[in-house]
Amino acid sequence: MAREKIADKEKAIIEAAIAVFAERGFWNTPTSLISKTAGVADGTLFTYFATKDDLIHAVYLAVKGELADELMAGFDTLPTLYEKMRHIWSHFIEWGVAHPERFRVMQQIKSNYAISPDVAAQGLEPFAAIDQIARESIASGLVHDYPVDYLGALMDSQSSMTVEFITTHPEGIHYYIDIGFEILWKGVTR
Amino acid sequence: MAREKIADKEKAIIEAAIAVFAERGFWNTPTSLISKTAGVADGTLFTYFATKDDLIHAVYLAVKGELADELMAGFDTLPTLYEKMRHIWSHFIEWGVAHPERFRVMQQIKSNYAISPDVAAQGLEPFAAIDQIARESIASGLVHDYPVDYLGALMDSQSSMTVEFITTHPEGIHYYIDIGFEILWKGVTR
Amino acid sequence: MAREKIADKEKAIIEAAIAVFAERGFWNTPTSLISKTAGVADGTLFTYFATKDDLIHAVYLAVKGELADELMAGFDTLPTLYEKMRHIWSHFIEWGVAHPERFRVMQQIKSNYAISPDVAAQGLEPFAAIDQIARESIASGLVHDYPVDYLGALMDSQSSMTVEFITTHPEGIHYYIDIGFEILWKGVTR
Amino acid sequence: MAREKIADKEKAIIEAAIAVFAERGFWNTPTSLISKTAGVADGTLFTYFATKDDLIHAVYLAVKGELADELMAGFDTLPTLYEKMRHIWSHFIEWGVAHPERFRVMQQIKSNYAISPDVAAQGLEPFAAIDQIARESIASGLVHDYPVDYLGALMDSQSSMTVEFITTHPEGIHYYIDIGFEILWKGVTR
DNA sequence: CATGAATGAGGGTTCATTCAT
DNA sequence: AATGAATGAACCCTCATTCAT
Repeated sequence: MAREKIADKEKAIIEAAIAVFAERGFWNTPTSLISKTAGVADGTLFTYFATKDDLIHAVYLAVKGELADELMAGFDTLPTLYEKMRHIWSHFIEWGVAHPERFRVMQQIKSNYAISPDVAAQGLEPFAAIDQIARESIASGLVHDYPVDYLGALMDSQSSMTVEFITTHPEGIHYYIDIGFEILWKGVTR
Repeated sequence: MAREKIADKEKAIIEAAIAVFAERGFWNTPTSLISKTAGVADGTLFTYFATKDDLIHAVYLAVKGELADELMAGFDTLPTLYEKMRHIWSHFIEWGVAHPERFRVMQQIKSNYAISPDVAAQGLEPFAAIDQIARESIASGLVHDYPVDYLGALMDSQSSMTVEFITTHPEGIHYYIDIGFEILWKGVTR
Repeated sequence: MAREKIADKEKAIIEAAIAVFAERGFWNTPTSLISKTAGVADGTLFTYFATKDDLIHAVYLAVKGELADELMAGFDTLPTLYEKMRHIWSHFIEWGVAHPERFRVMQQIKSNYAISPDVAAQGLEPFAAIDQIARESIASGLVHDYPVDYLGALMDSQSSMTVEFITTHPEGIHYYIDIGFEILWKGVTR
Repeated sequence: MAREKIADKEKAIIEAAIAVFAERGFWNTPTSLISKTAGVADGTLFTYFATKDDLIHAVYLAVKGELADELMAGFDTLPTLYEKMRHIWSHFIEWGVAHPERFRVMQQIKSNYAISPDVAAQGLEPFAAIDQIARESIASGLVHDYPVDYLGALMDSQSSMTVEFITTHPEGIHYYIDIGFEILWKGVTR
């Protein structure tokens, strides 16, 4: 009971942070606005997160975690490498379009914020499987033997761009998912 | 005449701003640090730029302008569409790698900062030619008829990603320029 | 409960403001001097008054309110119009002489400061009774039927002047109260 | 010629100062606005007035001087004490109504600004004659033997109030001049 | 734990005054 | 003498963080 309440409050703060960060960015967002949005007192925020930085890190991990859950659901059962890749691609984009606040916050953290390396690593852990299929795809000869890191970065940037693009061209979400992957796949396979 | 507003000083402030913005981001950079870095008094900054925002805009335009000069130099004389695209691709990446501060500031402005639409448009003007070759490439049948905007965004994101990637993998700049373009070109042409 | 906003602290800030405003005027007084005088931190002032303007308004209302209490005490029980007028006259001057800082601040606000009309009206409310006796005095034929507004302004300016005069001629406070009223009364009655 | 130009510039600065001071008060008026209004460079102001304070003093003396000229013109030829008093009264009010900026600045200086005593005295010099008729009026038995200083202050405050009153009731300037003096005269004479 | 008032360092901007031209 | 860019001390206000209740 008491435990629950605590978890609720921590969650509420993170949710509030996501909402206001997405709208205003980190540097423009006073912690007091976050606590107010979360419905807690100013001081309470600091019993859950010692500093604003810690909160940002927690937000990062929370969002990354959710995203991982989304991407990895049903992932293992897919038979082919193509289907796996395609699954990641489309689920990522759909997730980004469906959760624009979370997506925006993630992008902001990536580009604006110096996350400590260990936290960054922690956030990437759940995506190890993706790395793995990249490796397998290359090993199988399906994909050119470009450096795996570069392929990962490529997929990341291209899918993110596609999410952003759809945000301003909302008519054709499935169309852009399709052609985006088509381009990527054609570019990368032998 | 009184002391003339010296172009050097305006330039010095912009350079200082680029340096500290790249390192700390806009919101983390006091104007006083910029003026100190530029070697002028706190107040002097405001005789050249009425507000911090104005300075940021000026930085944006300055960097975009330099980049445009770089990309467009010799561009018109290139015979084929392929060579033109390739020229843009490699020159952009080389520029980004050679001017990491400028590149970082540009990325930050893109992702963090609400540039007023007119300033944004002003900054994009010099790049109209790129749009044009995209259009021609499609018209000629060389490139699939994907939406031009999407292709532009794709090239933008992929080249930016490549710059960032090289920053952390500095050994093989030319290798990454090559494979990056290879992937892009293969993905996009018929 | 957290630390409660303490009425004492709000009062202390207003008192400090009166003291320094009286001595230096509004525009010459940094809020930091007020908070220092009040014995609170710089930021604390702004938890009680959102802006310097708000503080000035609060000072205005506080002083006007005190003055009203002073003038109106026992006012209703006075039998004749003459006695009522005389009561206002002498009590106002005595108050002004006894509280030179408050008096000076009130004068400054009147002459230097653009109080928003609603706040001004709020400050005048308690003095409605004075207006009333002016009207009655005229209706009864005791006082010439000059415009009530003009008579009010006359009484206001003449009493204020008398306070200031006494400040530089402190020997004869009662003498000046007497002759001041004598002149006023003689000038105004039939 | 050169002399004239200089005098022109000094005059221009004082005029500009009057205009902007009247509108915005001393503390709200940057010297740069004054110089701009005067059509001179920022620095030029300081070759004529070493500090902003000096300028304010100069403005005070200029306005007081003009007023004295106005009030004293034709004054000596008036036959009776009554007429002299009445002349001062009405000319002062007419001057104030006709030159609202100058009047406002004078009031502001009186109430807001700590003029050094010697400058204040310098400003009052031209009004010695007024003092004189007050004295004579008392000596002749025409006016009650109230302290001359008080009578001076009374006349000053009442006439100033009347100017301000007329500013907000512009219809009946002559009416208010008349009743104002009527009240004053009745109050003060035997 | 929760609360929210208290704190004070910091930030963008203004402006009287100086001084190189 | 005139100019206006340069200077830097202030100023109002914000906000992450602390702490008394």
